[in-house]
Amino acid sequence: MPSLSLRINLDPEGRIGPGKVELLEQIAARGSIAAAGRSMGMSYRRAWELVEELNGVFGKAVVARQTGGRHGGGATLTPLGFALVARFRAVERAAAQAAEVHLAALQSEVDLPADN
Amino acid sequence: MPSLSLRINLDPEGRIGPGKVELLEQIAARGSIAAAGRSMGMSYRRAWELVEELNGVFGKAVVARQTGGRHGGGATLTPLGFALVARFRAVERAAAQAAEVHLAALQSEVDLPADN
DNA sequence: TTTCGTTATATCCGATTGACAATAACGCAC
DNA sequence: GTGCGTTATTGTCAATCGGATATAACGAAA
Repeated sequence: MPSLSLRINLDPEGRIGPGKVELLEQIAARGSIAAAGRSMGMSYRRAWELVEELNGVFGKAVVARQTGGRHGGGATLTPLGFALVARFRAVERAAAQAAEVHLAALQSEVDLPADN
Repeated sequence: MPSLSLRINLDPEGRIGPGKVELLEQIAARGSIAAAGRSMGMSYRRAWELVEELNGVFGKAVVARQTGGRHGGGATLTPLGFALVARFRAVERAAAQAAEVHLAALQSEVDLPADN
């Protein structure tokens, strides 16, 4: 059964897709960019670049970062970050539901015996 | 105003996105892989690879190719190819409509004065 | 049988990507 | 002020991607 994969193209530049959103969710769950990256099999550098891009695309920060401290610091989502994740998942659900009938039709066309 | 970009993940393997669909439309409009690729600023190699991938993903051909002939040959869409394009565009329209309200909400959250 | 523009295919090479590694800065707990 | 684990940042390198190029095969029309 086919599934949808969806990205949002923002205002002038910047794309938000499943990867960045999952990274944000992992940051929220684990409290650091490093831990979030590890959980996704991603290098710290890569995870840091994605966060940098996210914070740059919006005027406001999506991820708040703290350096230093007893445990070295960490990162958390700002209210905007939480809102972004929630909205993206909502768009995903709405799109998937709306596309369901079309995807089923597409699948049946693939499964049909050759008529071409 | 943000917009959606959408891909369909097929049964076991294979992804269909805006690029392959536009290529199919150009093949239908121009009658050859080479001309379709040129119209999209794409090398023939790239266009040929995408067609190869498309034909491989489905059991049946999406693009029918003819070599030789007075004008060298050409390529056309099979009924499955036309159906694929139509279905993909239908999914796009349905998803965009369903996501519209969420995208507007997301945009307004970005535009709001900082409350974080 | 020659011509023609396409499909088909391989080779080369520069650009891009992303991992790996190293290093500095940071600031709270101890 | 020392230790710790994170964030921050840079450099190197292998792998991958895709463009450019070259060449063969093809077959209908002239």
